[in-house]
Amino acid sequence: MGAPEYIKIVEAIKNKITSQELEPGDAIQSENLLCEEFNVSRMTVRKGLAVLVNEGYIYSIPGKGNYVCEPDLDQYILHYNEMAPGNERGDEVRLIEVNVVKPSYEVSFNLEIPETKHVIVVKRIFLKDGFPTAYDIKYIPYYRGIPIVEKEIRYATFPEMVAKKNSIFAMTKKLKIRAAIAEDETARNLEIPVGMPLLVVEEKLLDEKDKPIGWGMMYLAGEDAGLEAVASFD
Amino acid sequence: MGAPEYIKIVEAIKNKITSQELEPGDAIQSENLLCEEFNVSRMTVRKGLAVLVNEGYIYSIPGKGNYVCEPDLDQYILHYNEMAPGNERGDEVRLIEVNVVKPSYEVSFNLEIPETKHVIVVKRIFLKDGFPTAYDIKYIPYYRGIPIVEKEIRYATFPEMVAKKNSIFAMTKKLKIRAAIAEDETARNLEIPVGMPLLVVEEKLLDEKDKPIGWGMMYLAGEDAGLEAVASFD
DNA sequence: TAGTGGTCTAGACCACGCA
DNA sequence: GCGTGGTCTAGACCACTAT
Repeated sequence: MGAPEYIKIVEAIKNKITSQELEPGDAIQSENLLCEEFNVSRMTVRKGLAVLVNEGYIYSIPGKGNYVCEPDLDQYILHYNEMAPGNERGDEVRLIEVNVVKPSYEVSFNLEIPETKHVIVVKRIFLKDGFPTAYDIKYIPYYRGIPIVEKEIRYATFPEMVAKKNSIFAMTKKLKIRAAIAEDETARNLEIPVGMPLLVVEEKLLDEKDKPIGWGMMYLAGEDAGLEAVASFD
Repeated sequence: MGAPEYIKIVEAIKNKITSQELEPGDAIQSENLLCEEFNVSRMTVRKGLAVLVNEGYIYSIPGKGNYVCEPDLDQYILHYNEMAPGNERGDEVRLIEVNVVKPSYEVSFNLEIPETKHVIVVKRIFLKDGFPTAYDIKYIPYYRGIPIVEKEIRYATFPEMVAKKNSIFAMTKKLKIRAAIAEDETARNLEIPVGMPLLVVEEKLLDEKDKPIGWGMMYLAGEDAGLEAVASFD
């Protein structure tokens, strides 16, 4: 075979796990035994085991051995593209408001700033075939000299709006997803009747010290608007 | 410092990235240069770089070099615990139906089986403080000899219901999340008025050949019922 | 004390990208 | 042809677990 030795080791152990020959909690044979079995050096065995650790199949206990993981049933990968909300790639973004305002209690609470400080509010509507599919409101703490360029903001993701000061690599993004009913403001902007179901995605951006640097909501309309998430082992 | 050499290399490069000294697309110095800079062997440098690759900071192009990634803005980790829907750890699970039935068109379509084959349907209600918080319907293809033990099913997660035949490690789980309005069946089971907002989590289980082995819905009631997702680099 | 995993070395050969 | 990353070896020392 052309495959590297460590990949063969990965496949062999993976097979034992998916075929239930090895079950969660079971020990893998020791690294030295694997060296003999596959006729490779210990570094090669360890490289293979490292792959299995990264993929969540096994874990190591120093001085004891390697063991098959209890699979994590709760963890999924969610794909959420802010600029294509509800997986509907829209064809138009309408910037309906960019302003510097005093925050409401809710905004100051979520951004953890006093109500006397100002914030930038950005309101946008995403459209497809002329119909609104999503209504977006974001708040960013205001500081002197922050660039407010409407053309940039219109097509910017939330992290990009604040990325001038903070590296995206040093940011944490948190989402809360829930259901709601369209009320006056959301219904008007989404051009739907009051009482229709909405998917609400609340988004909070935190810097490396867990201080909020952005907070906002995305309201998704339409029965077909949804988010998708996947959990699997590869 | 007591930290291993390869961790020091990881931290040093991570700092350059989060401080924006290195930006997405930039090249890291070559592995041989890193060996000199940190006075370590090449294997140690490569171990550090492997960590950065796994964490999504850098990627390698054989024959060229290592480069800083464009951060993936769309990918989040979603925590969804089936047995604690909406992050509300309930105190009671009411099994309201376990049956072998012929599937509706929708069910046979999603399980990719003919409408003449039978399926097991499981309906449960999750309660907290005596009030329903979630209503759950799951469908599993029926085959002769499948154990239907009500006590087991009541507290089983969806993967556990089908895990007798298939290893959880060989399964893929897909979720679709959307908003809906409570209608007669859901409203009655959740004891809420028709017209209230619901968060709907559609779940499909696939085996290693991508054949469906389970399909169903979870309806979450209440304004505070929600899902949470996080994206960050560590 | 013997066995385990964790770190590290100083070499080696290969396939690939580039000038 | 030279530098790059990808794979691999045959050792070594350490901290830890078990008995």
